[in-house]
Amino acid sequence: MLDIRLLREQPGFVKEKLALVGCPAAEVQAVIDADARRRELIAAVESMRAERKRSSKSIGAMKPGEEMEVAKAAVRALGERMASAEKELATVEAEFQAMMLELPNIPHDDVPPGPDDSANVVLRSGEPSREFDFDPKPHWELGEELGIIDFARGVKISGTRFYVLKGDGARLQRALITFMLEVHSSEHGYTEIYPPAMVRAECLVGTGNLPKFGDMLYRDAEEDYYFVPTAEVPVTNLYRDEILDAATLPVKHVAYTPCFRREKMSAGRDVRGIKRGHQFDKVELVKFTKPEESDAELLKLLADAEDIAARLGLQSRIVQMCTGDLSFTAAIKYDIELWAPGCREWLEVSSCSNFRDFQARRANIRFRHGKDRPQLCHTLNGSGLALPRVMIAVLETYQCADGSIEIPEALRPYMGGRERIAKG
RNA sequence: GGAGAGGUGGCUGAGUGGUCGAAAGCGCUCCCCUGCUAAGGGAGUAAGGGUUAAAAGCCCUUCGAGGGUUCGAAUCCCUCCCUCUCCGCCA
Repeated sequence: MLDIRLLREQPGFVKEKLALVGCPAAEVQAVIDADARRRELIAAVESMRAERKRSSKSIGAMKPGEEMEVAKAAVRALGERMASAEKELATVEAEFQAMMLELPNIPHDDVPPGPDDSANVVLRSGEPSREFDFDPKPHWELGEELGIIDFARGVKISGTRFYVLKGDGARLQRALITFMLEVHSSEHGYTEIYPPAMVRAECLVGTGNLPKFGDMLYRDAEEDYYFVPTAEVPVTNLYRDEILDAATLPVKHVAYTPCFRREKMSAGRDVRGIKRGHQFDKVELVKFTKPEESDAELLKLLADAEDIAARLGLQSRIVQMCTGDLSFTAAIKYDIELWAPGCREWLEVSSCSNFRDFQARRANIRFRHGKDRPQLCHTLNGSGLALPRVMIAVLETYQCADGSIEIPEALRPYMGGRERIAKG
């Protein structure tokens, strides 16, 4: 959510910035108009309330009698007028809030302009991690031949976009999760969190998934719980409605969770393999920082996530999103992509974003220096990394001509010291 | 799932219709005093919003949430949520 004061005071600036992310000026103007109506009503209602308070107090000091009854009747009439003004205010306020929640974040000045993903900028690109003297296979072939990914049974028990990991496949994923958690918590200084994977709607409003992107989410309608689409949601909301001590910032968390997404928007895309499923595992990095530190902290977070790819010996590149390809909530965003030599594509395994105070305002996450007034934090996050796609990159990069997989050295301690996954 | 108790400021906790944004204590901040330390004295100590160029000031909201009664609600009534205790069940 944006600061309403900014919209009031610099409407031209806001319209210009939001036009870059595809939000029409009329939408901004509608919010500004609603705010003006809202404030008029607030002033009217509050002055009536003040008057009623004064009058009621004076009634309390009166002796019972005719004078008191007259005064009571007068306040009752005022109360009725007030109630109707309050009702109108509530309507306008609700409309105003709803519109505020639909406005996207303002892009950071460092974001390159551009209409869509064609204008994204590849900031750096790693060298190929190996040469192939044979034709590398896609992971769905490797996984099936090795008996470590079972697509047919995944479909049988749950349907399309589900799969089963078996034996060394399941173990490899577990090794990756443990490895990532270990590196981030022991070496990069993130405190590990094991959060709930089901949350209340408010949490999703806080992170910006609701109200706009509800069709991405699974939910238990009876209990009104949502299944998290990413650990970003529960972890960011850890400090919702709290005021953190400035001395504790930046707060850095790493969390592993399963993630659940309906993927309605991407129907028909990435249907082969394990690239895009309704359920997947992810290790997520989340930071809470002071405003002046968030830019630098984002680069550190990106480096921490990249480090995982480097240690696994995978070819990676960093892509900066242009204004037209930013997510709703991000002010600036870098993707980490891994090269998958078998399916011959770059796989997005992390989006590292600075949301500045956009989520913090929605979720009311603040910090304070001593006795100063509380200020909104900046929130940042990025995957570190998303499991199934890292699995794809590992399987396809480390495949051998005989169809076996060499286990990357970094993972061997988590795979019982083994060096190879072979058929059997 | 059954029975009971309860949700008040950073914490403990008083408060059953008005002068209560809320006693008292603890904690915290500042000042004074005591040659250090301990102790003591005094003052202060919520958040959000409106008005304002901004501040001060003034005003409004908030005692789990929502609704109701009333001139007036932390206080009375209803609904919901949550916490705790005991029992049942269960990884």
